Amino acid sequence: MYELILKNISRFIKLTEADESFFISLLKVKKLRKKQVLQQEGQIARYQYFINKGCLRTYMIDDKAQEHIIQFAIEDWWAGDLYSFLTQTPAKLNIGAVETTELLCIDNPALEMLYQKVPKFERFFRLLIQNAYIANQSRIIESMSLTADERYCKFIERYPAMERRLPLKHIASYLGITPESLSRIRSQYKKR
Amino acid sequence: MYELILKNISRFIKLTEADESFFISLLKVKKLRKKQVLQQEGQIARYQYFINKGCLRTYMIDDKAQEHIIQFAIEDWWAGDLYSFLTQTPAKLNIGAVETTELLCIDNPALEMLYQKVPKFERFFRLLIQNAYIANQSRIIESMSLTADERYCKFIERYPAMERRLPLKHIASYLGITPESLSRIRSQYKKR
DNA sequence: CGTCTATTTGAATGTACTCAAAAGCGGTGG
DNA sequence: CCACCGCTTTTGAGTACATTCAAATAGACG
Repeated sequence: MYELILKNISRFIKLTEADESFFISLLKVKKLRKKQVLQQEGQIARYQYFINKGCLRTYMIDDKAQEHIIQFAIEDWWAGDLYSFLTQTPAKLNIGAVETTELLCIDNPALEMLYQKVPKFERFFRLLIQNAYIANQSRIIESMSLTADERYCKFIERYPAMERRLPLKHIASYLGITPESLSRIRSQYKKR
Repeated sequence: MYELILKNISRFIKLTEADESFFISLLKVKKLRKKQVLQQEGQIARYQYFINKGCLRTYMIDDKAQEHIIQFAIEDWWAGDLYSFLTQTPAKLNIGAVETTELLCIDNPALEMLYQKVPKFERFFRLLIQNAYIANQSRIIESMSLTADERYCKFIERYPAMERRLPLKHIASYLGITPESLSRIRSQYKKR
């Protein structure tokens, strides 16, 4: 249950066994079935989530009632509406399960306690935020400088595992194009 | 020289006179002429900048040698490549002056000292990072969900002061369109 | 097996782009 | 101070890419 998350963290900070068991004691387990919604626009994000198994999507619904996927997360990734979580203001983002998913959840008070007791974790979560920040910045640049098929190429290079699991319409939403366009791009792609 | 920055900070945290004078002692003043480059791709970002007067642009140069403006900053704003600054890794962004500009600069060691002596500032800079994060997120969503002229509308609503000062080509770069397209959008716009 | 949703394919449309050329504007040096 | 040069902005024409709408096909799930 907890090997994956401990391995994930150990890539950035070294923990003693005591640190590890304290950390684990703060986690809650949550299971979602396909299409279940984990968090909705308007609510304050209470948790950050680590994905043990499955796949989540974080998305936004615009004025025209269109969904736009901001981020996917699969096993060994973190997800959560960082902005709402950090500011404790109502979320503008929704999070839902793409597949049956098993999560480990940590809430804000638990995180504060963790920082008190094991300050190394401050570093870990700061790195998490920094990575989220740079990921967003890259997306801005790519969405402006690349054509749809270039964005698709980058996507499958970067996340080959996801491309196989995700329905086309979700990838299209992430890339900012229509499902029809992505279908055409893919068929072009196979010819080579 | 320092009224503006103190007022800026006081919107988020309350400082004593001693806090204020310590903070000011850590700042360096820097002046740039129009088009001067403040920071380049490849260098490690040493400073965060507060703009006392003038205007900066933060931009990225892609594989096709095209510039893409990520952010503008005018009086009473902060600028700087946060990612490079926080991680102390080489910057992917460039920063340059759009006009003659006067800056107050704080470097990383000074900031650490500040956190030690006046911990309230941790909160202030955390808020700065959070705002940068959400600003990026909004841009992603807008670049995907809005047409070029809708993005232009949002831009002038949000930053009316900038629209008047910035050359068209820079606004076009920020919006992710060609100068020709923005020129056409503007002429449409005036007809109403 | 049947229903519902996702994906593919086609045709017509629209939006923004490229390339080219003209007009406007600003700064510099004579 | 004015003339000139270079850069920015505008305008036009043709093109490319992605969209919309519609219909057909494929796939998933009960």
